[in-house]
Amino acid sequence: MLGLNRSLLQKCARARLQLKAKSAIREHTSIATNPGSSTIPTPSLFASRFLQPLKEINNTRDNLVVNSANKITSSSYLDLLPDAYEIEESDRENKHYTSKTDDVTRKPYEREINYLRNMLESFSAESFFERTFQILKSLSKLVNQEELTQFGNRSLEAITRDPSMKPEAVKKVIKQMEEFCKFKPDERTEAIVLKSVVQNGGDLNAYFANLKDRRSIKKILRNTDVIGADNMFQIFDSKDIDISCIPGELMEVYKNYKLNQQDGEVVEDTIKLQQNIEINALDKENLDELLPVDSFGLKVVRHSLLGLKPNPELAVHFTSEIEEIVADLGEETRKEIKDGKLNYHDIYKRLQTDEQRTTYDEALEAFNMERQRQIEIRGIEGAKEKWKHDFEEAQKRGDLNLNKSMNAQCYDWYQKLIPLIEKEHELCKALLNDEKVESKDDITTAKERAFYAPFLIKVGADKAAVITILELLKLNASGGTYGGMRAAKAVESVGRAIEQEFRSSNLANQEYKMSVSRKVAGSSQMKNIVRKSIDSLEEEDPEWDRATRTRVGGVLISFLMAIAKVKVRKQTSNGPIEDYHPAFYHGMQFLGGQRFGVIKVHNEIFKHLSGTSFIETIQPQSLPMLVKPRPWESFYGGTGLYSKSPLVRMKDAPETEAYVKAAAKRGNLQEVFDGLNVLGTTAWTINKKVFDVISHYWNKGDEFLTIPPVLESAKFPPKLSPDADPSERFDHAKATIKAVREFSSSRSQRCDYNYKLEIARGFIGEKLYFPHNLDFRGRAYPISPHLNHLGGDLTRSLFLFWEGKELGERGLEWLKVQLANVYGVDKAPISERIQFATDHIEEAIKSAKDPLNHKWWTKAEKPWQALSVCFELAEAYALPDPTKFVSYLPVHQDGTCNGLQHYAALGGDIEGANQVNLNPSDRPQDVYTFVSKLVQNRVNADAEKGHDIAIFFKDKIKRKVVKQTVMTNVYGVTFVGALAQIKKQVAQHFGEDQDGHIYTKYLTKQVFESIRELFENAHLIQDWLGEAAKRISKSVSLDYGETSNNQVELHSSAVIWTTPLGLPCVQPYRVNKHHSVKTSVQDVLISNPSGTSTIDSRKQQAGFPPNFIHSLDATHMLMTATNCGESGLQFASVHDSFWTHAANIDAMNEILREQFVRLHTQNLVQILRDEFVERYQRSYQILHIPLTHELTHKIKAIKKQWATSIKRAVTITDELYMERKRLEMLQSNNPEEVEAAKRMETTISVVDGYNPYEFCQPIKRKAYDILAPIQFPEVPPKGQFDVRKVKDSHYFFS
Amino acid sequence: MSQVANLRSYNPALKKFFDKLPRFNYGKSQLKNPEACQLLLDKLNLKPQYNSANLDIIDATPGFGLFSSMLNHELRPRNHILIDCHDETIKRWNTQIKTLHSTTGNKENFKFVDRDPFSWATYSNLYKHELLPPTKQQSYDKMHDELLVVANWTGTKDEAIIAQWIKCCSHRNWLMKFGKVRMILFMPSSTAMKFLSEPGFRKRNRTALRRDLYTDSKLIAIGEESDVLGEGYDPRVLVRDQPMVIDKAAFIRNAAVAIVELSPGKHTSDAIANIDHLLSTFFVTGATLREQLPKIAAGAEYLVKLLPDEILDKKAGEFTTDDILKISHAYEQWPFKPSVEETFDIGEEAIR
DNA sequence: CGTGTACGTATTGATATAAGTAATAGACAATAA
DNA sequence: TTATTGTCTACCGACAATATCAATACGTACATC
Repeated sequence: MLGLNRSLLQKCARARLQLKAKSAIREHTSIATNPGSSTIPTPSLFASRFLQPLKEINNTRDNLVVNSANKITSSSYLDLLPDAYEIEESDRENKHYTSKTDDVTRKPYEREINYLRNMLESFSAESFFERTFQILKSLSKLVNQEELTQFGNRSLEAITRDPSMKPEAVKKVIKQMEEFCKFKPDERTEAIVLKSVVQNGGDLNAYFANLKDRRSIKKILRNTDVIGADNMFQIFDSKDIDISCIPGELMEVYKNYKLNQQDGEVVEDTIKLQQNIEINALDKENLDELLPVDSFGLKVVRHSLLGLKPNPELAVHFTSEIEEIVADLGEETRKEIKDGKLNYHDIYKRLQTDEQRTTYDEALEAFNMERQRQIEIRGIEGAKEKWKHDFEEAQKRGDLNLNKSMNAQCYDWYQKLIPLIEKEHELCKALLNDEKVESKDDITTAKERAFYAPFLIKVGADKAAVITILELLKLNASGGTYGGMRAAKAVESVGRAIEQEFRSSNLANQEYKMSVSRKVAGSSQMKNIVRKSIDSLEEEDPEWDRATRTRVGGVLISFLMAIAKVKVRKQTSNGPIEDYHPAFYHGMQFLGGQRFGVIKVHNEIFKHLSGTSFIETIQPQSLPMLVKPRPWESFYGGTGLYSKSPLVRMKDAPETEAYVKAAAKRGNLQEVFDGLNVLGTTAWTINKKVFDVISHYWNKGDEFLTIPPVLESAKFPPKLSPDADPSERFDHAKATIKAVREFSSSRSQRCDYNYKLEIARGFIGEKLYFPHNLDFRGRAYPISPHLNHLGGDLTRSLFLFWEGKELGERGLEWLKVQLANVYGVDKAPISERIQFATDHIEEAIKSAKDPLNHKWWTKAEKPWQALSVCFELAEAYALPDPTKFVSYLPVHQDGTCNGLQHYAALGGDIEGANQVNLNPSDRPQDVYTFVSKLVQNRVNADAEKGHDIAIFFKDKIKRKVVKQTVMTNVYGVTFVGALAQIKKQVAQHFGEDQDGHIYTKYLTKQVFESIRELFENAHLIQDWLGEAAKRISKSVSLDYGETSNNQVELHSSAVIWTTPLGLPCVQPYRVNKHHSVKTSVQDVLISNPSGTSTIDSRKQQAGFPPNFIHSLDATHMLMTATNCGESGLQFASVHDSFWTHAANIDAMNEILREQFVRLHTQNLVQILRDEFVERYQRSYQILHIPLTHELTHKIKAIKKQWATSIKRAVTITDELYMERKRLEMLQSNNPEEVEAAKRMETTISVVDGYNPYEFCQPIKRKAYDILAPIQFPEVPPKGQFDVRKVKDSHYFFS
Repeated sequence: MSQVANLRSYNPALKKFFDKLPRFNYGKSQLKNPEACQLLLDKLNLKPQYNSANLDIIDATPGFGLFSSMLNHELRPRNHILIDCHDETIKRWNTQIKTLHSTTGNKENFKFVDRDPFSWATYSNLYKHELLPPTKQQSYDKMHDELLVVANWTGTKDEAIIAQWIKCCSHRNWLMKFGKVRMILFMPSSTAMKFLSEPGFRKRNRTALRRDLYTDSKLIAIGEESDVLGEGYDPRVLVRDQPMVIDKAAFIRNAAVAIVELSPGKHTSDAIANIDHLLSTFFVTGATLREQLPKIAAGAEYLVKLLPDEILDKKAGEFTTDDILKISHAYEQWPFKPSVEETFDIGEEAIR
């Protein structure tokens, strides 16, 4: 019947499809050219003048040539077509983001420019001139002249870093740049030439001989950051230079130098040392040689962390300082110190006077500064050294089984990896040199290699090898996938790490500019000038794009997978057998039918990971700091000495970035900085006592409290018989998944804890700081990811304040309260909590004395923190007067349902305010209990009426049932979400039931209604926020379609607001487009972040209410932090949990209440509304009005008229365009135009005089769509609650 | 529809019900044309294979029921269980059966079950609640002659069910535990194209391989969806099974439908249980087995030694049942083979 | 000399992957008619 | 335009699908007018 052959079938199909396409086009054109009815009146003069361009738009849009500049980021350098990038001047100008009323702009083609700049840097640094010109030429098409000069100079700076670049050659390059790339040199360019003259062997005198104009010399010398400190002094020596050439900022140095000129004695500058410092982590001999054996405190220094070798001079200096400080202390203490029995914090604790402590802190800070510098400079070298050491140790022992030592294993891989990477570097360089290298096992095509070659070569093979191994091990520990990690994440992380390494080496280059090789007068002054000059440069190095990172990472990971092997053994009937298996291999996993790539780690490796010490191998940015972080003063900063962090964390949110940067530049963020700086300057230390207990249980490997057990394998359910019923099979699969999940999570948790504990161990006795930055709503987070005080119970128990505070009466009480709080007695009045602690003081003291055997503390709700308090209390009670005890423990004050507190303050609900403790009360209120009672009442009432389900639930509603739902209600949990939560509770409390969902449904309804009843006004506000977000995210900007080329989507307005401290918050939810990138491992999907792509309206709406509230609680926290800082309190916070010394709790409470009142005595929602009205004044809403409405007829008439004129249907772009023109004309200087504009009617202008929000329909059906200026509903009225009462509410935070 | 009444399998008692098409189709395509149904029944030629007196039919998602009723009229089964849980369908069938009670005394033996045909429990409950007498266990060597399963799984997400029912054939569980029970399945054509394809066909996938191993299958009919007949199907299947083509107009919703006969085959799940999980890895790319081996488990390159080149150089889509059995056997010989549990790949989502 | 055609290659878009979809309800976006 | 079908469902820190093939778009060589 069907004797069909395959290719025939396909041919037929193809033919048919082509036919279809053709007819579709025909239909389309016939519709498009169909003009409207012919009896339409012609538009007014002005209107038709504006309509004219619209006709053309129509014609050009169909065959609009997409500028090939859009393709730059998906091309390698081989495929660049500089001649094809012709961009109109207007399209190169900066454009606005969401609103023109905000002075925040984006640069069109920014991604393309950044991509090109990165390549420019690479080619310049490697002296690929032709390629450099090619790139610069491409850039010249995208940027303005000023920027081009800037980029060209950047390139030249990189080129002249090569000492073989003689000045003549540099000049030739500049000439060519001018010729091919329209580059225009400026003084900076000249400064670069000058630098090359000085540095790369030119004739300085001849140079100046040609340059007679003193003023231009002055201008050139002003570029101190280009010339560098050392070179500048050489220039000063030139006979052609006199005082008239010296710019103002250098004048003083110059005079100073000339005055004290002496023959330069060449010395090694310390900064130069940094570059190639060889730090052998484990070689202590050197230090021993330098320090006399009996030197005071040698052992103190030896105690130091991370196997760092302290700088001998500094170490000696430091120890002698300590010696001086502790001179007054008892002999015994001094001996202890001398014997190295005390760590830094122990010593600190022994000090008796403030003066001693201050001096000690200063000495330690100076010493730590050096150590911090070492840690940061050493970077990954530390890892390598550690590996090498362990490897050699193993060899010495003759231990050939590397499996035992992860580090030795790594060293083996490292050695094998290097040649592969080196080979690849060669291939890359050959490619860049246009050399053809034939290699038979090189399967990578030139095209693919061209994408990553410019970047891969930026980091040396040995470093790249270390980074690759480290990243893979780290990612694996981060958990997630069973026995492995997401490949996409892995390749990007490796790429990112490579980039980071490249960047920090660049920073070292900058340091080099500041070095002075001779001892001359004014050298430090000169350094400062250079540093200032460098810092004042506004340009930032652009980041590598993700595709590049991914490609670079992909290459390296594929190499590692090829060489990393692990030895495996197995017993068989023929005796043991051995084999080498890959340590990492790539595979796919499936999730709901979708596949994703995974890098799996061999079980043999995986097993050892949670037991390996990684501290030497952690990147410095991921560790706490030893010194106070640099205070925040601009968008970047706040972290270590050689790395920058952004003020606000962003995940692909250029708009957020732009807004915050703009605010920072305008100086609006000082208060935010102040708050953050308080958080950053809080000094911590590790609680050694708790650590030792944790360590004990950790090493036992059994499950204990929050410590997961060491598991050999998952506990799989028993095997199923083959003919088991499908439903049984399903359950079995679920059970298997669960087993795997438990196993996997336990293992990755152990890995995670291992990281935390290893870092903690390293930092015992140290003084440490956590620099913080913000999420986009302003909430603060410590930057170091592994170990910080935000963690769970166990992690939190590891921290103490560095500084101590004598308890005093109240402090002792608060310490007791802290015990009660962490024990779980946190809902009772303060007096009862104190009583609780007093009643159990013996237990607490016993727990502290013998925590391993006396387990009272383990029964606490937060046992580890309870233990921590026990230690503190025990010490206090060991004194004759416990109130004299100097306490280091942070005591917490937590907001009771902080989100609801803010809502209640905004809404002014009295009952709501009572329930979240805004209103003073002698007992703390518990909102969960209260809601559960409300639910109870409702249920009971229904039960009275004989409602079956209600009767079932009668008098059975517990606090726990409603807790999660009340909590998540603030986050906008939906009915379905709440249903799931309550179902879990119902199942737990009442057992699972066949038709349990009917019960659950009923109960959920009751809970929802009860919450709404209690926080009525709060909910009105929540609704208001949601509605505002909805209108914004669905609005259309008047400027839509203004730029023809840069794809701004129709709905692209994000919800943006400013916190009371001036931080702009931009909700980053957009629908990002994706594209995939081929790597050597697999294809990887990469999203193209954009600040102009379509808004994810749903997320904008759902996210705004909680985000706004969180921005308020963040504000409250920062205000409190600032004030605490001013009052000299140590302060730390976890969002809505504020910490300080026990003795200072009263003071802190006062401050935080005051600040809350201060925050809420303004009408925040009204302010928000005003801000919205201002910001979105150029936004319009698409509303659906009834077909019969008069306005409909008016607008239809106008559209018809226009359509006739432009001979096509009127689009929304046209409507906005016409309105834009009308509004422009209204602002015109020509009174005639203004007059005409007043008479002119557009589809939008006729809306004026109506309030379409009043008669629009929610649904699109049988309606006409119009554009109306956006309006925001009036702010709901506040309730009666007076927020000032909070000042007296003791349980507000408790 | 004037001559409809003359069709062999058309039950005149139900005529008035089929004059009007259903308001909703609940995302399923179904036959609305009696002539087409008749042709399909002719093609199936079931009558000689069953004895009315002993035959039970389980009919999942009959929809508005034209085909079901004609099948019923053709075979006159002892029981004809209709399972559906959509409002319209429930109402329709209840009135239909009521009408039959008053006209023919329901000699058609329809029983309508208002349960979800998706749920396994629905089927076991048929026996539990004695809607059906216990089905006899029969040999897997010949077609079961007392139970017939008919189902319409033409919805967009129904492909999963077909896949699962194929798995049931491999496990010989569920209704397949009674023996070689014939299933007449309406499924999306795209599903049939994939699942029925033979080794080497572009759409061949893991389930197609399973079908090959564990079932006997036949493509009975296809809907006329494109102008090129049989476009998208494996030509070998078309040639082998000679499916009839059903006119586009005979369908409600769309004609992207295939009618497939499926029954448990000679192999069972333990044939390749050891590598079943790993198969998904093979089917990821178009690379050869040789290239794919390292991806299935650490050190699996070892298997190169145990397999002939001709298999090693095949792509996953080209494996025949024989090949896969050989691979399974070789895997069994590998000393370092991971346990089944260890190869259990679970996505991140499942881990949380 | 220009033009048209055929062929080759890069880019884009569609589709498949696995194989219980729990169940609830309401809004909203996308797609089909 | 309207009706039906599909999607999603709690905020942030936080982290994501890939492989393949057909069809289109684009580019180049070549032939023939």
